[in-house]
Amino acid sequence: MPRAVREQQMLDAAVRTFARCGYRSASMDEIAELAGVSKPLVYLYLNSKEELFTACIRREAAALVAAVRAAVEPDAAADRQLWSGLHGFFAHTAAHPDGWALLHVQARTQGEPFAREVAAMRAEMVELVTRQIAAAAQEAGCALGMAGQEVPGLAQALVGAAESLAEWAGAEGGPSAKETAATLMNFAWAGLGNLTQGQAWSP
Amino acid sequence: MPRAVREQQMLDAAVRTFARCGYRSASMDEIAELAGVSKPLVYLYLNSKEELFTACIRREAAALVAAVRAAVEPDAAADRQLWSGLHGFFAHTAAHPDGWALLHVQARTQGEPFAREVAAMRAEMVELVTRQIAAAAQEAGCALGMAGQEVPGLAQALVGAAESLAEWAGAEGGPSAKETAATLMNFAWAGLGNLTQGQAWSP
Amino acid sequence: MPRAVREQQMLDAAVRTFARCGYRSASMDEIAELAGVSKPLVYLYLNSKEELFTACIRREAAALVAAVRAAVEPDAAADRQLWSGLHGFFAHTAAHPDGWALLHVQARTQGEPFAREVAAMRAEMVELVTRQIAAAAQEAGCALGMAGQEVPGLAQALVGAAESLAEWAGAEGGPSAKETAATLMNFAWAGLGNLTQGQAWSP
Amino acid sequence: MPRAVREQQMLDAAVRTFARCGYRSASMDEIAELAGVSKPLVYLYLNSKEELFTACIRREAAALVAAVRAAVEPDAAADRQLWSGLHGFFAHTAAHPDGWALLHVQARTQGEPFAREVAAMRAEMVELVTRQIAAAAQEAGCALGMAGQEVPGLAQALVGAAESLAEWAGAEGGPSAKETAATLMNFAWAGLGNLTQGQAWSP
DNA sequence: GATGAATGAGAATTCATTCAT
DNA sequence: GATGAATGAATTCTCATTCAT
Repeated sequence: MPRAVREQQMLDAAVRTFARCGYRSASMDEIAELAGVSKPLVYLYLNSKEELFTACIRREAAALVAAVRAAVEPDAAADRQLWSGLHGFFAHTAAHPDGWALLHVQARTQGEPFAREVAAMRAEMVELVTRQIAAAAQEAGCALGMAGQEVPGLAQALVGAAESLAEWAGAEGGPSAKETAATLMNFAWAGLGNLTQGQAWSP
Repeated sequence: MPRAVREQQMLDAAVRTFARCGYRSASMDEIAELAGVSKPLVYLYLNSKEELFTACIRREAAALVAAVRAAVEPDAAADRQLWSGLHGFFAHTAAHPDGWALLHVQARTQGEPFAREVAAMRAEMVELVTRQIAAAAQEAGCALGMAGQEVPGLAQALVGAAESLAEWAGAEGGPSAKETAATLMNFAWAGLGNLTQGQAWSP
Repeated sequence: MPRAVREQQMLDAAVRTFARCGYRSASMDEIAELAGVSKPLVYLYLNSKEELFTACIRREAAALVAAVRAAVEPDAAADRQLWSGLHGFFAHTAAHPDGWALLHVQARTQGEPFAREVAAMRAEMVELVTRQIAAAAQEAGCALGMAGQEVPGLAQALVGAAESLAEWAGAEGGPSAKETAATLMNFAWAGLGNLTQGQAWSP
Repeated sequence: MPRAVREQQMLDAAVRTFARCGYRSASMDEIAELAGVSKPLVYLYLNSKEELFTACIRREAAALVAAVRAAVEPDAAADRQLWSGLHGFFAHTAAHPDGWALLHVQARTQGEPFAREVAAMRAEMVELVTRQIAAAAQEAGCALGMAGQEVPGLAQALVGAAESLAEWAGAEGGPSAKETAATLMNFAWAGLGNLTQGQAWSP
């Protein structure tokens, strides 16, 4: 069996195991067995537990970013762009719950070599959102009426809310990606103030 | 030295150690040394690493919930109540970073026995927020114009955004609890739609 | 059982195992079993394979040097002093063949941290011999007629010959310490030139 | 490339690797890479690590013995023969430090199958020296005044001193082969007794 | 003749946990 | 109530060795 294929099998097994047990608790024995290979082969291809974990993080992060970028409709209105991006995000995390848990729950916990990888991906997301908020303000003919300095905080809040909802929606029998994206747009775009007065946002 | 005091010392040491090293990496030796007692005594009082970790989670979760409940101004307007609760939340997490890290970062990564404890606390928070949103809608004389079924999702989003901001604000030189609460209220209450048109929320 | 006693048992087992198998081939399992304790206890007391090996080297080196110093008759004539020192040396190495093998055969092979320990002991020996050669020259009323610069080489040669003979005499049924010392004195003091003409050295 | 050539390349690589890392620490991977061939080929030609090591020892031992035999001037006087043999010995060990380290430092530490190989070579050397000492005695017209039984011990001492000096002279900036041989002849032939009275040996 | 792919066996080290005192 | 002494069970990682091609 060619090396590239085996390597993907190993990464699949590792993502799953790391996502469920955490970095420390996952054992290389477990991963090798789940991948259907012997432990030395895992070491031959991926060198160490640390490198294996890093490889998992990179693969999953790249896949998630690609999914979101592909989902955004570049020529639509600002709110519509945000919505499509969120939809892509929730669709991907729902389809790859282990990958998402790896990134969101496990990798950020394990300190420096790993947290940095996730932080880089998150920064990409935050920047994407920031640009969309700025575009929305411009579209509204308004030079960011609110203090521009708050935008980072808002983007953090939106990304944080999305991450949190992804985890929640990922549970058994949770809402669909489309529903989750709509809920978050209601929350984030219309605001609770409007919502409680009966004014919702809709795509 | 009375047993109860010794026990709290041990929990203090354990919270700090678990928060910084994670459940697996923290060693009972480390904890016992930091607490200034011998390892067998830790076992005598707290039985096992698992029970010790659980005790830490429960203590910190109870403290956080209590802080939030105490902060809410029960007779104020709906948005004001939400704001005061958030303020209490951010103030507590900033004041007890190890406790917050234990709950938010470490406990959730260790799988079943522990994640459940945190989930229970989170559910309490979500329910508290849900009641406040419902109260706000009622105040506005409106039977929740949006599908009432969305409220749980909104509460999840708000709690998730708060958790995310707590981590972000907890960094060195981050914003104060009051500033963080204001940012989140802007985001959550006024909504990005209004904000981008220059209309902010203020307490 | 008190710690100090256990520690000596472990060192005994380690000296024997390292001497017979070499540093790399000796396994901590073997040593622990031979010492009659569990492996973690060996680590608790001696920290690592490296530190254990170092402790063995130090103990055996100190014992050997002490034996030689104790054997030298300080007020005798120069040749007699040399002879008594050699006798002490051969007696000790014959009585502790594992310790000698550890120092002479194994420790010097294993590169820096260890070779240095043995080199230090050897330097002590060489210096002792050098002083005795110088004393002999003075006694003979001769300011080291031979090029003084050759003394280090001569001392090296004598110590090297002694080390080599120790190994040879250590074999099953080899000569006694006294015989070996006499042989070496004949060789070193009288010289082959005289010996082959029938003139031997005797104590 | 013919098999014999490849085999020598492998042995070259193996001698170098074994000499520098020791038998256990040297890995077949390293050796194969240094030899520029794949690992299975090493196994095809040399069967196992053990056989490979043995082959190295035999090759280097044979080369050393041949060098010494070639250096001896068969028709010269007894002391001159000894001197020329020692010169050959020191010249060869200086020219082939890896080979010498393999024989003197590494092979002897690895216990039975290997130490025996070196011992056989050493026995050959000792026998050669023994014959030369006997010849010297005969030349001097003297039936070995000293107990003939001491000759083996003397030969051991001479060979041991030579080995020891070879290591010492092998260091960076050490004496030349000629100088080393002279030092040893002074020591061994004239004896410390004469030397300390100003009477040296010279070729 | 030569190699990419694969593994069984064993190495050092760590840690939660328990007694006898 | 408190502890020094001790260990069973993992864990990460390495390496000599073998086939199918």
